[in-house]
Amino acid sequence: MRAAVLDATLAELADGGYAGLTIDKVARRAGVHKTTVYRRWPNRERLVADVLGEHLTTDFPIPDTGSLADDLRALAQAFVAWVTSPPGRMIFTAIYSDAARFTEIDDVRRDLFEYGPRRAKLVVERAVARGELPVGTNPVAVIRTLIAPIYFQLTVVSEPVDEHTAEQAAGIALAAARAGVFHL
Amino acid sequence: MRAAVLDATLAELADGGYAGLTIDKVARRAGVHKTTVYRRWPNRERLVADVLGEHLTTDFPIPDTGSLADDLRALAQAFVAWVTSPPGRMIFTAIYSDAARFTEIDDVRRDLFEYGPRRAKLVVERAVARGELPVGTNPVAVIRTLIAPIYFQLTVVSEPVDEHTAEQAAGIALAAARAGVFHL
DNA sequence: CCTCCATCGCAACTCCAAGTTGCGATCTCC
DNA sequence: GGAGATCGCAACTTGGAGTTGCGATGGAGG
Repeated sequence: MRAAVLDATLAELADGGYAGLTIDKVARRAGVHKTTVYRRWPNRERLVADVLGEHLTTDFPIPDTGSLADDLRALAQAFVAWVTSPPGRMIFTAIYSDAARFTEIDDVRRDLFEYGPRRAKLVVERAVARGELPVGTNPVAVIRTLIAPIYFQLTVVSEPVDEHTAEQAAGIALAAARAGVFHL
Repeated sequence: MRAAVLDATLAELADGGYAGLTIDKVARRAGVHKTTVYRRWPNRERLVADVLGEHLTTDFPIPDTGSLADDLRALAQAFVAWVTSPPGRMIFTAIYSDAARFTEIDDVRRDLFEYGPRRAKLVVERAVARGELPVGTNPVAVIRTLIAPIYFQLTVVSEPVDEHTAEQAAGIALAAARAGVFHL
């Protein structure tokens, strides 16, 4: 039953966004009564936060190809793949809505964009160790620069992202890092 | 009176966001009755769209220093300055909320991120003409890459942006453009 | 098989904001 | 100084959030 409600919430989130999300609609879609939903989740925010937590994958693989360019490409591709998947899209529409004003949901965003880069920065550190990048390069800044263009195209330009977007993002981060832009 | 309501809306938008925006509160803050607001604006969305349209500056100056690096720096600084100003912040919180689901408000975003780059790409085209960048460089992509890191830090990382952010954004866009990442 | 306890469905609430309506007062412009 | 427009005000309707009390059901243990 819990699963049915979570799925229904995700689906409702997909077409109406957070603003159009009503507990009643979620309950009906899940084939359950409104009261039942309220008995398990105290409010909308907690319900949505629960859904997001369920579909959040912070344990994506960290590539180690021996080449920074390839590693960045792989990371960008993985991010694009996740973000274009149904759960990824839904999580995005949820996170970047008014729901983000609630700490429960804002925490999910932090998990996504702080814990993620904290793991992914490994590829940058390895590149520095290999001598591919100057010593003193800020690893988290490189990863952020890798994500930013994809994120920008997705939310601002609202054009679909694909492999080419990932490719370009990797190119941007690589060129900037090599030029020493992220030097401390 | 119209001005008082628009100012009050902007102020309400600032502390409560779009989700916390109620016509009643706006009216009270403006020293006006709720009905009066409804007589001039049919709904919340139109009111907010009206406010945004009022404070939108699409006619920012296009720098022409003779150096792409300096031009990009100037553009980034201008964007940071606008985005950290009170109206800029308010417009941002409004645009990146559920309000964006309404076409009236989404149009404002398009004006901001399509018309802006369309003008700013001049500095890139001039750089190509000067031979600073390879022929065939996509000018809009360069401008987007300039904006993306600033936007990312502002909305995702939710850390304050400053001159250093602008500096780094300019460095990223410049390095990537020189490396030929935006080649068609 | 039967009882007990937990869970669910259901209807009937309260509360609050969106948006509407009718009317009386006021202000303005000619 | 009168007509038309604008505003204040109170009293609605509608719809979703969240709550409460009660009755039905269903599974586990004796």
